[in-house]
Amino acid sequence: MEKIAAPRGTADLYPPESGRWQALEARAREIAHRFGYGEIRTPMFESTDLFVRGVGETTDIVEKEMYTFADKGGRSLTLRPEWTAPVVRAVLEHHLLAQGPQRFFYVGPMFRYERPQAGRFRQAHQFGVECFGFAGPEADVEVIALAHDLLASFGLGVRASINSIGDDVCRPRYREALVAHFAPHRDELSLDSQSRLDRNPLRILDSKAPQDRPFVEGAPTMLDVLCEPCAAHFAAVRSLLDAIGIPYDVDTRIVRGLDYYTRTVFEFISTDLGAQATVCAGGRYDGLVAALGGPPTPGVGFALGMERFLMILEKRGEIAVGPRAGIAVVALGDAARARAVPLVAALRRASEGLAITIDYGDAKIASQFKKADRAHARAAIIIGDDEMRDGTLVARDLATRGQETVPALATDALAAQSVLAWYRALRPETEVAA
RNA sequence: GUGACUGUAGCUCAGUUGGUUAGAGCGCUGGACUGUGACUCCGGAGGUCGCGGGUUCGAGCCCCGUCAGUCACCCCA
Repeated sequence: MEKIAAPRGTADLYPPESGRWQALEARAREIAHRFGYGEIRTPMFESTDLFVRGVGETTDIVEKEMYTFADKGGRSLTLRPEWTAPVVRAVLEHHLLAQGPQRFFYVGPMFRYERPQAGRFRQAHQFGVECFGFAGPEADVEVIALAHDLLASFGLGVRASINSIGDDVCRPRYREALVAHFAPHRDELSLDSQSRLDRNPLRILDSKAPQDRPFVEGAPTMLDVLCEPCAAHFAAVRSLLDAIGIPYDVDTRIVRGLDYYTRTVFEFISTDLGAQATVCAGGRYDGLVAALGGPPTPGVGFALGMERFLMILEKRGEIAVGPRAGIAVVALGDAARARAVPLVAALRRASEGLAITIDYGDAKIASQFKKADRAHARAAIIIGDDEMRDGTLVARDLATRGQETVPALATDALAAQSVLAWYRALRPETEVAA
């Protein structure tokens, strides 16, 4: 029979890797909470039209990367390829803006039909935030600070790269200026950039083709032609970032692939990720809510690529292993196993968060200790023939290798209490686990 | 979507110009140590060589296709 494998560009997640995901998600939620952002959950699929209108009809995402299908009712649906448009849709559908500015965060999968590569998948996971209703630079700085704090909380020294791509007033002017700059050299540009010249001249700025470089370097920057309000906004963003001590660089080559961005755009980049250098990206999208049929409402947000972020942590060796914790019950023989089951149950009920594990196999004691050791258990409770005969338990500290015999009390609940009392009296592990 | 590289045991990898029973380390398992997780020593299990065709007396090695991963481009988180 032919083996069935996970679809291309997807991955299964299991321990210990899934534990790292949980840690990242927990941290992200905690920091979002600290900033006053509440979780929003939206469907994994939406009307195709939402993304066509929200992301932009001529973007690569919409043109060639969406998982679009018809359901049995003939509706055209699409697995979400990004998360801002769905959040806006939900916010509008439930009239949440009627109550004033709103802040949301989200965590979960998104889908793009791309050619997989390290740090690039067909199902990827993002954590992100969206802040609606504040037009001023404070909101831009808030979301940048949130992203910064999340990255920094994992011990990474991070700098934001920021830029402004203007608004409806000045971006068309910039576009014209770029076309005027590049058009005379059209034949000298890379093929990709020649087509970008017609479709999206801004993209030429981040071209990696060597033949484009001299022209890119001489190109006018968006900052040169920003209209007065946009220039003031960008200056204010910079001074507020300075004020709260968020390190950043201005990078005039940052543009965004999604049509809805206006004014501030930013990225956090890592050199650990090869070509997929962007771990976190976002910006302001003042026109999107109105474009999706809502009242004119400013917005700003970012998305962080969770796979990419975890890749960085792994490469940097930043993934911490916690101290030993939990109790492994080692039962030797059928009778001891039968005896151990109610004891384990009592321990689990009384342990308040401690992991209580037991191996139901016939593995010999050495093997069970080895497994408990690898699982980073702190202690082991041994029940074998001797203990069954004497009505005792052996409690062993796996960190110090010391052990003592304790009486097994009349009931399992009492025995559990005495074992847990012994456990809590253990001295904290001093050595740092590798 | 374009170009390139890789795919051998659970994991990391060897495998000579195509040649007979495909190896190592780690892990697993049994024993030396009648119930104690380091170390050492001895034994054992585990592989349709990604999959499908082809060439050949003979293919893990060569050819074609396919699937998957990786690298760059494209794009993006």
